[in-house]
Amino acid sequence: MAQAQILSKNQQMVFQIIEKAKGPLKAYSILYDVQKKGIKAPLQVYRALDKLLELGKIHKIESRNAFVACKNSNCEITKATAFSICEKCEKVTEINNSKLTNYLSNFQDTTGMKYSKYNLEFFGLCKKCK
Amino acid sequence: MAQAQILSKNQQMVFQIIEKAKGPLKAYSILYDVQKKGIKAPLQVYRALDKLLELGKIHKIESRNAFVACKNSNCEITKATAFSICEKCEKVTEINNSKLTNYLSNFQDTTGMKYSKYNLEFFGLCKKCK
DNA sequence: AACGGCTTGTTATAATATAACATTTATTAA
DNA sequence: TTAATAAATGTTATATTATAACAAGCCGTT
Ligand SMILES: [Zn+2]
Ligand SMILES: [Zn+2]
Ligand SMILES: [Zn+2]
Ligand SMILES: [Zn+2]
Repeated sequence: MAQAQILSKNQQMVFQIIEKAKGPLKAYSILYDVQKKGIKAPLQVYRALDKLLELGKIHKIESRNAFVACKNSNCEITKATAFSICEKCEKVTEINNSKLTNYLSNFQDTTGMKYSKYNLEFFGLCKKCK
Repeated sequence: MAQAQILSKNQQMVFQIIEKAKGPLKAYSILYDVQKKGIKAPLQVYRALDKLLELGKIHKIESRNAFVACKNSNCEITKATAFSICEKCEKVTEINNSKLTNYLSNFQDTTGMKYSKYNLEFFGLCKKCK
């Protein structure tokens, strides 16, 4: 019996849409899509998004209020995310670079703060756009 | 004649409030404050915020939709920002670390993207809260 | 069956941000 | 100086993003 019934019905629906998308999706554009399939209200989408974020299946691009599926082999790492964002075409790529991850995960500043998480967004022009 | 009339009236008003604040401020809490002083509408605040961001006088904490004054000696650098954020008390500190800045400014990924800007937000517990 | 935890459904509303248009003020440059 | 241009302001309305509050259903455990 397909043991990985990890995701609930709504969570699956929302995840599949994000996964298939070519770029980051906004919550209300997801809502528009799933309305064809029974979900009616924003809250149902936001609840699914929250869960998916928590599971690391998706990430939020904070500067865009948009969501992408994790591309790093189902990243447990909700904790260390890095993206490159093209300011012209809005293409977003999740960066998977172990040196960068290491560098940032071990970063210590002078304030004595203990970090458990970070999010990094690079901006510029992608190959096509520059 | 006080040569540095860089900021317009509204811009100054908004900037002073952000500068004096102990932590990040939300746009509508700024609006509430400046309403005592003549500004009436959200748009007037957002316009001032946009300009201040552009000038590098303030930064936006994307994960919080909130604004802080730049603490790095009037950072021309709207282009390379890093913050530490306490997830308990919400204290935010702008990180000023030249090694980090260098590392990130020179970072190259495999996609051949040319970066002109980045924003990094670290999360964790501050000294007091841990 | 009764309980607890999680998920869903639903309506309403809060919080964040921009569009569109009219007017005023400051800067530039003929 | 003055006409043209650019920047900032004022105002109303509306778009976009996100959460509150409450009721009900599903599912595994005891
Ligand atoms: Zn990931
Ligand atoms: Zn591009
Ligand atoms: Zn700064
Ligand atoms: Zn703290």
